[in-house]
Amino acid sequence: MALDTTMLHRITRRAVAEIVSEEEFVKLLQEGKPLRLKMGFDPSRPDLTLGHVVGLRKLRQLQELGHQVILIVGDWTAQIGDPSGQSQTRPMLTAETVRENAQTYLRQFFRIVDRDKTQVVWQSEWFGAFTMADVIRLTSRFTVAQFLQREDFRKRFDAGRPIAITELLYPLLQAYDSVAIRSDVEFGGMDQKFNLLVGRELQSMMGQRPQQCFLVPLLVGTDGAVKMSKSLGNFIAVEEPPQDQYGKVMALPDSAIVHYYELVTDVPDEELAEIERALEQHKVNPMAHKKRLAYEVVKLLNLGSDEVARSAQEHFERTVQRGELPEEMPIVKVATDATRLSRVLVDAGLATSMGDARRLITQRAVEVNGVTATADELPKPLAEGDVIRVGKRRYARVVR
RNA sequence: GGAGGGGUGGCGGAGCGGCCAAACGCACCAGACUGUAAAUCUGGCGCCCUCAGGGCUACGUAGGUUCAAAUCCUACCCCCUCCA
Repeated sequence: MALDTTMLHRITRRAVAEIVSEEEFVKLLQEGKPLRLKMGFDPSRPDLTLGHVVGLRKLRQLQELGHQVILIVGDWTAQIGDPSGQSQTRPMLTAETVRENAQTYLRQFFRIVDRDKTQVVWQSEWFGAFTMADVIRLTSRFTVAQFLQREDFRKRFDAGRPIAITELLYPLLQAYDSVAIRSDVEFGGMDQKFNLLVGRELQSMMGQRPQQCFLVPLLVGTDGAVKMSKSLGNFIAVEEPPQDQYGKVMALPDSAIVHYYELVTDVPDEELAEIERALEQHKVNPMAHKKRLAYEVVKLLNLGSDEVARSAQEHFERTVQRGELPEEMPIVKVATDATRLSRVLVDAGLATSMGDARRLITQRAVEVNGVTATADELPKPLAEGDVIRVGKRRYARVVR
């Protein structure tokens, strides 16, 4: 694919936080030789969210220009873990877990990235042979002052809060990865800036052409407030039912709409500006733009399938907008003599406990065949095919 | 090695002998409303008992004091800060 201005603009301007150095990067692209695009992942967290997809789309775009992705499985660091961190983000993993997680990750990764233009390498290929002496030689190239340039370290250092030695080591290991695979460009979120820069620096110290650092913005989570992350629960997962993906987009605060369009769709900039203006001036119902966004997101996460996106949209229109029953719903087996609604709800998984079930009934949130239940006692026993609904979007069909 | 601070519900964070199943905020659930599963407002939010009430578990772990403990005592485990 030719590198015209539009394409270049799409790659270097849209959904980009910063490129170090942009000038060199553009030059490399124009040379046209296949570049080695580095992407690393931590197998202790194998699940991908829409936030990760921002960077993956970049990889994809560059693959379409003939470049090669080198995906590094951080198996070596994952097996060491990070016992010092107060967060459990880096548990010590066994070899099997790492393998399983890698598989999970790759399955999701290749929903966006082209498998044929990706080479998967394992970090232990080079670190497996590392000795203590090698590690010390590596660390000796850097100073504490350099690390204190990183805002996160600086702040904690100044506040007298702990910084684990391993935390200082990880960027070095990641940097060495760049050397090991002779990376031309490394990709990461804006929060990875420091780590990627260390890689750049180390490469140049070791006589390699330093990699370019391609930093993508952090996608805001479904709360519209902070960055999307698995641990904060404000995420849209790459692998979750399309109906949920669609629903989660619809539940975004209106204020996040444009941001999402910008980072995860190919809607042209001019059109984006129009959408933004229309929303600001309250000229349109944000719902329309959200539905389009939701459609695009579901399509993106499901191998570009319009069919999947359409069906997710239909489900939304049916159940939420028109308040009708979904086409399919889980079935519950009910005993013939079941007369207590709360019991049925718990058994059906529609309520978490008897107390929860009673609460829902009191709050008039339970419907049986479209009729709001007012008491825990069922007026008549449930029959085959009866439909129980809790709240707006939990249903079950009765089977006996 | 020395001195001190702390471990409370999904998270943050009050409480420091009874009025505590534990303030408040976030998250979550429901209802109303709506332009959508947005926003806003209202209610709820340990478990069990068909419940204006009762019972059982819970405040790092194990014991103890007391009519009564998240709150006091003892031991232990863990975390943090300062000094060296």
